Amino acid sequence: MKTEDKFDLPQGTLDLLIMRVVALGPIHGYAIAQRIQQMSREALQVQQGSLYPALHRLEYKKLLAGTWKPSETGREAKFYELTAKGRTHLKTESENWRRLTDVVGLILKGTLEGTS
Amino acid sequence: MKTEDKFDLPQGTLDLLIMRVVALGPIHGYAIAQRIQQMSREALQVQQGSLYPALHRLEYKKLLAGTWKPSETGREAKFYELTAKGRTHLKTESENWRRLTDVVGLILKGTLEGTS
DNA sequence: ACAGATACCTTGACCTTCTACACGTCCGAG
DNA sequence: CTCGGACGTGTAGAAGGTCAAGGTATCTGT
Repeated sequence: MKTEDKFDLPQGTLDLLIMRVVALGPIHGYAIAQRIQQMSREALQVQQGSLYPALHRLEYKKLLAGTWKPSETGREAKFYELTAKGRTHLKTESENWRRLTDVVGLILKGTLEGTS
Repeated sequence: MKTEDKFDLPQGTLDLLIMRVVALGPIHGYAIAQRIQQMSREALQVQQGSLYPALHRLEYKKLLAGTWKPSETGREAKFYELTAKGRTHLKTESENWRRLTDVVGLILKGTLEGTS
């Protein structure tokens, strides 16, 4: 079977996606992965091995805050929320991402360069 | 005033940019960096420390082929060209990049704030 | 002729983040 | 009880960036 419809994230994008998902409301790690997958129409899939370290990083940097609570299924799970700092960060980083992809897209599409 | 208009490339994008520039015609490393910078309207800048290793990687993978020739200024320089394999690769990777950024952009854009 | 700037390439130490994989716990259902 | 799924942790390693230093060739000004 061809798994051509899933591909790697360039480094750095994961944090963004996570923060974006968390911005939608408190959610625990396991569910974040599912949410991203679903929101991307199954195009993206996040490995636990990258997800959790990322969450820890973000928490360490005070961009997210986590609290243990029982999940819907009864198990304890760590629910994350954006901190104020996280919200700001998300905003500026989204903007950066947009500019970055604009510029790269521009080069890739080869819209210009008319060096005669 | 913020000269915040240069930012890091996420890993993996550099190869794409390089290949795209090389696709425009034989060119040596030093000039590639300038070209990228210029094509991105100064938004991107490529460090030599990432540029050359990237070139070597691409050459090693047979996506680029390099030849030593005198440059316009008389110095010897290594001019790179895309191989057939490189051209194919560039094409599929560009497509992947587009899809990837589409999807990420879609998630980030989230016109779906508090409303559910 | 010499100093300095600029074009051009190389390399190494370091860091961050992704992957793969293995392990552990708590729960509900059969 | 056992099993599978929800949920989390940790380690090892590769990849690909950053910074920073080094080296040589050519041009320019004096």
